[in-house]
Amino acid sequence: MAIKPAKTMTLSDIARLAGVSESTASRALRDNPVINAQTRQKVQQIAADHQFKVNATARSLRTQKSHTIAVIILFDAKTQQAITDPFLLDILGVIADELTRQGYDMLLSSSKTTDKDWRSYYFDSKRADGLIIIGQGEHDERVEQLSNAGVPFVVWGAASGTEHFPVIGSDNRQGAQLAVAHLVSRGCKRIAFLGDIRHTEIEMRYLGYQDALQAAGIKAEPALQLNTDFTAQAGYLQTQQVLFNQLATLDGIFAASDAIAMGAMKALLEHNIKVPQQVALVGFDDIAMSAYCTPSLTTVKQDTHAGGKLLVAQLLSRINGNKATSQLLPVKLIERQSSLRSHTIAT
Amino acid sequence: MAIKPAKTMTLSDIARLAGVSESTASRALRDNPVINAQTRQKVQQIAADHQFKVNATARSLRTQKSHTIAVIILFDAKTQQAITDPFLLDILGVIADELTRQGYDMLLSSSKTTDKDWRSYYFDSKRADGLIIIGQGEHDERVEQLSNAGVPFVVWGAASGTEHFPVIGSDNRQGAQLAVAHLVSRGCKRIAFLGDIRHTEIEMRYLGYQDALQAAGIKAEPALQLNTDFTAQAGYLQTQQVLFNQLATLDGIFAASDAIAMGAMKALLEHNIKVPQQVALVGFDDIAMSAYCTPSLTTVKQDTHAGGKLLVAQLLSRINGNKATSQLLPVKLIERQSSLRSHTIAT
DNA sequence: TGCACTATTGCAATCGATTGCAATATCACC
DNA sequence: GGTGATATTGCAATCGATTGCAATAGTGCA
Repeated sequence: MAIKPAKTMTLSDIARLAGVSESTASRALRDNPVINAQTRQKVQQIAADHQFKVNATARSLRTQKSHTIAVIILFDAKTQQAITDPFLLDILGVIADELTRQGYDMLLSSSKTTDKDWRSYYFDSKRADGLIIIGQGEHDERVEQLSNAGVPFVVWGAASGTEHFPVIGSDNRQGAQLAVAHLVSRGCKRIAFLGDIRHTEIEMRYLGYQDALQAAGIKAEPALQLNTDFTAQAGYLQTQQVLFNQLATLDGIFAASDAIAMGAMKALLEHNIKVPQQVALVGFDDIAMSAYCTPSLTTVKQDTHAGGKLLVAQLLSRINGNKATSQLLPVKLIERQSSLRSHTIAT
Repeated sequence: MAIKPAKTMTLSDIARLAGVSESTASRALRDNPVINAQTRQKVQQIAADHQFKVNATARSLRTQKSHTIAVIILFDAKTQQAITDPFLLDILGVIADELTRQGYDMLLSSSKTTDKDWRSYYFDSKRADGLIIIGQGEHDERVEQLSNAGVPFVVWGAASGTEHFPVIGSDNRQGAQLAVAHLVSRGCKRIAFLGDIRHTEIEMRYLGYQDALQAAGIKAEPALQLNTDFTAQAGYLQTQQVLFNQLATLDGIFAASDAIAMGAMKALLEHNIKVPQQVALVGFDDIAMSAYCTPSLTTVKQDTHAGGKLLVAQLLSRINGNKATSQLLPVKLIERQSSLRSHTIAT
């Protein structure tokens, strides 16, 4: 029953078959009400019969709109690793769905591409109508430049307050504060922080960590604040390190991501340190695996669904000439086993 | 020092500024050797000064090539979940990098989009020059149809042998065989299989599982073969199930993915079953987290790097008029703690 | 019957770059 | 000086769809 793999049809073919002009055919296909209902139906029928699809390229050229959004994933300049954190995948999926729902295509740019000048490559060349920039990027001057160039874009991350572009992101500071306050409430007094504060988001989590300590009257110890990359491996190695130095008294760890937390947990367990009895552990992100490691990981859940939708909504609003505004999304502490202990227990 | 956000320049602007015709300008920018070296340099200089970027849309229209590849991620029709398996992200990253390297853009399609007719949407409309289809898809008649429609595309998955399109994928059968033979060599006799064999790839792993059992003279027990979705949760629930029924004697589990394996591990540990002493466990994929769970997970590593490169290479070859051929990639068993026991130990 | 007005449809320009072919300039060599 | 070959450059068509404006047909009303 399959219709022949029809040689590519153009609008002019359809017009000819329908016995109308190209303009009428074009209008009919776009449901322009000025076209007579019968004519419209006839044209649409013929187009459907021949599996005609508007040539997106020609349309884009004429309308000056690509109906495509470029999603750019920033990488750690140092590790240069490819998309790897499960959290990214999460939000990427939401964005993809939402863009599709809005009739936009999604151009995805990965590590190497970001060497290019995004503005030139995606925007000036008309490949995309706007940009969504994601990732635990460090301060990147390229982003600031974009905002001076009239390119519609939004960023997933943490607002520093000084930037001139819309940033959507979780309330990292509050999330961290919740997490660390939770550890404190479980009796932790010497709590390590694992994360790379050169990333704005992590910097915010670090501030939240300090907020909570201060609120509890605990003095922050620099030796417990470890610069840690975004990988389980980094979490593992840094935890070994801190254990080596602080073994006797460390009783809590706040990791800036679940991946880091899992690495940390591995190191703890290898040293026969009981989690959470001796050291309680909290992560950040609530990736799928967090519920299934042992002990399961207490963590801060980001609302990726709302985040993705908001990113898209704000960007499209910006593209349509309105303003896009920064927004902070609430987060939620998910308590699991890695911090499940009475606060009266001590080592 | 920033150059003004220059109003979009067109080729004709550049030509005028350089005092040459559009055709000369175009040729100069494309390094056409027929153009005088001085002219060429002058044009290129002017273009660079004004941050001129060729309008990709216009070029595509004229050349009839989009230089874009659509990557489509198939979903489980039942669970309808978004991209979630870390493994997908892995191979997606490789493909993205490789496409970029080859000068192609990547259009990513997620769940909802796949409701559409890919051929029409991506190919007929000239949005993409070719398709890469990824994911643990079940048999999907849409894919077969594509091959009759003259659309260049390649599939990541498992070749059934009867399909008429190029399939790149791991040697799932051998991988599973290695994994299960490994369990057998560790003394396992009653080995469960967790996976959804309606997915061709998983079906292959199931066959490998049977191969290994047969080679070891072990009779396969239907009660130990559990249909399991691609999630840690499914692995967890199914394992609870099998434990409930088979507690006394189950001594090994082969999970069709690492996510499933982690769910299984959780269930085992919750029942105070020692891994690997009482039940040894092997997964598939070698996702990043596998090395960092406790006990770390023995698994079968797929060569995503080679796979991604091959997918791209074969597709581009096909686009350039050559044939694309199916290929099976070798896999490797990664031994970690979840199966680390002497084969003489028994419960 | 005549005129204004509305409903439809078509003409032709346009989006921006690429390219086959023709045109011109330059040069070597007899 | 003449002739053919070679190096450069430009003209104009083309890719396929969209859209402002003009043209035509049809309708209602005086």
